[in-house]
Amino acid sequence: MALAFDPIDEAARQWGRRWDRVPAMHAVTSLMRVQQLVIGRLDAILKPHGLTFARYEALVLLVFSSRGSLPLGKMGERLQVHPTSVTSIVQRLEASGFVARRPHPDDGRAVLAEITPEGRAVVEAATRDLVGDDFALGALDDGQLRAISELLAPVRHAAGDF
Amino acid sequence: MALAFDPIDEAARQWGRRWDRVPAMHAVTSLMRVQQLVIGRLDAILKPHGLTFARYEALVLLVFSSRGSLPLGKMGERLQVHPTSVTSIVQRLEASGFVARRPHPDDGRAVLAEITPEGRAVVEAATRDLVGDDFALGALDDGQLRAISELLAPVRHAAGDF
DNA sequence: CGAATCTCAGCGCAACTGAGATCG
DNA sequence: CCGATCTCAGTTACGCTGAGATTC
Repeated sequence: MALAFDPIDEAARQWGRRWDRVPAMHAVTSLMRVQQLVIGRLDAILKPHGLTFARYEALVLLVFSSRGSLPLGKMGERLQVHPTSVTSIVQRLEASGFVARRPHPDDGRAVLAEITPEGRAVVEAATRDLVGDDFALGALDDGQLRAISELLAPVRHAAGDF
Repeated sequence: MALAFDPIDEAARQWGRRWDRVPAMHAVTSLMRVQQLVIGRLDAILKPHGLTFARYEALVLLVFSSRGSLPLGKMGERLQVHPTSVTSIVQRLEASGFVARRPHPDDGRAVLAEITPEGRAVVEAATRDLVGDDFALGALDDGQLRAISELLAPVRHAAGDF
């Protein structure tokens, strides 16, 4: 439901009468709200394909790998998710027939997730839909999108992301 | 764990060899990752106070209300969360002694959540810690923080947020 | 032996659906 | 009677901890 005013501007106004760091408070609230809106839209687009955004990201990672397969640990490192979450994501992708679990040829401890032809097909179809909706960021032009990426990079860097 | 390269730049590079809309893909991935980092840091700061960020936001809303109380429905509207989630959040805040549930004086259907003195105290203490850490956005100066807020506003507006 | 890799059980949190009670 | 407000039960999902099996 649409409000007559910007609820974040209103919260920031009240915040400023009592506390400090209004710009940070406004930015962090905007970030949370936009992420919520975007993830909701992306998951709605992906739902008909039987995917969530997290599982879609995992499949894309496998598509980009040279052999179409990666050890689960590598996937967690790249996707920045907890090891047990990788197990869960791969398990659900396997249940959908989008990946297969294979033993690592050189390391008996490791397990490879290998994308199937069905997995490659669903990535192509889902990507068409996501690109068609501009990843739910159609309100911004390319310059603004690049500006967001550049503004957020220092936050990731400061957190030790790369 | 730190990688030797920016994983999002690397993913965008590979993306561009196959698909379109690299700026949107890079921005949406950055947005997801930064939100994950920030919410993790905020929840870590709030955990010693017995709060999550969602519960902290609810308490701040009550602090800013003129009577220190609001109907649950109004809270859900402002916080943009599902009605049953409001029930859950208020229930946990009540268990911690930070709010009290009271019948609405004029509307027998509605329930008021009223902040307690303990609730006001924990908001003051938690806010000191959050402000002290600059809401996990200390890597950015005020101009950059305002730029992020302004860049994200059109996305919220396009989604019908206000 | 220690370290790495993965799985499993369990907990906490949050979103949602569907149903129902109460009241305007 | 209809609609609004809230609660409850149950489902799903995800992230994390802790423990254990297996292998390097």
